[in-house]
Amino acid sequence: MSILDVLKERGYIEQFSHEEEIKELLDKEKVTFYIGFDPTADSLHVGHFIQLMVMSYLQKAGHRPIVLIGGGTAMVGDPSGKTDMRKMLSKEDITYNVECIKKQMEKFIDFSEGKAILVNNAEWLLNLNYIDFLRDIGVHFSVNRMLTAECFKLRLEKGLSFLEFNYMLMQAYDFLELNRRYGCKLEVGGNDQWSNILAGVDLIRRKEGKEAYGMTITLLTNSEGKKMGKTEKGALWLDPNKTSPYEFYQYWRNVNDADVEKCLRLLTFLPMEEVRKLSSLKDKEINEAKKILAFEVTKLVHGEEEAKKAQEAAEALFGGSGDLSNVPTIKISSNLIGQKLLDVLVEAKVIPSKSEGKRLIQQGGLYINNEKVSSFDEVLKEEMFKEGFMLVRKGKKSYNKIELE
RNA sequence: GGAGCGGUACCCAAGUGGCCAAAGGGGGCAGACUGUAAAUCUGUUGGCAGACGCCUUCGGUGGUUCGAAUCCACCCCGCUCCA
Repeated sequence: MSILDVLKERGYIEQFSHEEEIKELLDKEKVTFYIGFDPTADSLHVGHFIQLMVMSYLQKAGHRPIVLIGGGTAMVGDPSGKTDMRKMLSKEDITYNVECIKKQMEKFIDFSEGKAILVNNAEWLLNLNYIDFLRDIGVHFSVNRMLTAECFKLRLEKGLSFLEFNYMLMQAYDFLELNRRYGCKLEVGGNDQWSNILAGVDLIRRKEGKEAYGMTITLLTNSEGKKMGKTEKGALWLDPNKTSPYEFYQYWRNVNDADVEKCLRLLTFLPMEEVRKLSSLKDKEINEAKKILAFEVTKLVHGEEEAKKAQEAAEALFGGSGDLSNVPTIKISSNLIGQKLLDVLVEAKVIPSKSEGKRLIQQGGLYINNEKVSSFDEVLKEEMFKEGFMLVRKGKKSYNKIELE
């Protein structure tokens, strides 16, 4: 089966610049392709993960990925599909983010023996000469055409600065540069990158007289069309310090029934046969599929050991069996014994404020060792730490294990 | 540079001198129902306080007033039209 067919079957691909040619290219040659990642935060998130999956598939099929870190483009900010200008990042933040993201990449892509390349576009963007760039690259862009591009649509209603308007040229220039340096012929990206990718394809044709190609990857949305991978705290990060493996596992364990198939297809390497089998399960049965989904995704992102721990913790908490040793734990000082429970929980950041805590108690949503807390005046007692820990539950799903130190 | 409009809580958005911790919706949280799902229904949603009440908040800084999100002055930011 052609690699492109594999990607299509799993539902990764949204658009092609030239479908036939790309298929032929990928079947016949070892293709150098690139995906860009702007360092807008100090960690990648699930949205990036899908792209890494595609990259990984292509790499396994014998093609050569270029991971382009957008240390230069992040200075400008991509307006595509955004309603507001994003806040400008300082140079220091960008440098820091680049380093963080670089480290994460190595977990997903094999960079050994030149099997993949990692570059930062700051290398060629930061020292560009404005006039030279305009004369060399700017001439090839029609403002009239840019204005009709889908990616600016929202911003033309709400306002778009010249700074961000330039983003497209910079991304197009990246593609050209990679084409020149490494013979990169294909740019892949999220579907919101379509206009930017086409701009690069066109630029290479004009400057080099060569054909270049682009394709876009579906964005991870749920059955209601909303972006997935968001939690109350923001994105679902790949960095275990920002989103713990347990939280990560739980997110996938709790996806809607209707989204199970899509997630299995896009976020795991399970064979399609199995994906279909699992997602055809109904009612309670589909929980089994969700467990597998959660385990597999967590395994890919955090490794098998962490995935097992997360799974064990979940089983212990929700299945009522097994030991709780892998449940995320907070340590507090033992001299807090005798203090008001609410104060302690605020201190331990289990609860954001005392008002919030009182509300929880009032509504019957706070439990210590599975016993409902009914009084605001409850005090932290030694006896609460059976077997060395206390289990705090907020509502139905949020657990924290607290230990003394 | 000129003219007009606007900046309200996590987001959208009402409020134009006291009844405003601020309508409504979204989101979040909790409860019921369930399958650790969705949908639905109910409650809740600044902080401190068991009620009273106190403190901080309506772009910023000053001012008017017994009293300001609301009036005045200056400033900052955004949008639209003109140049």
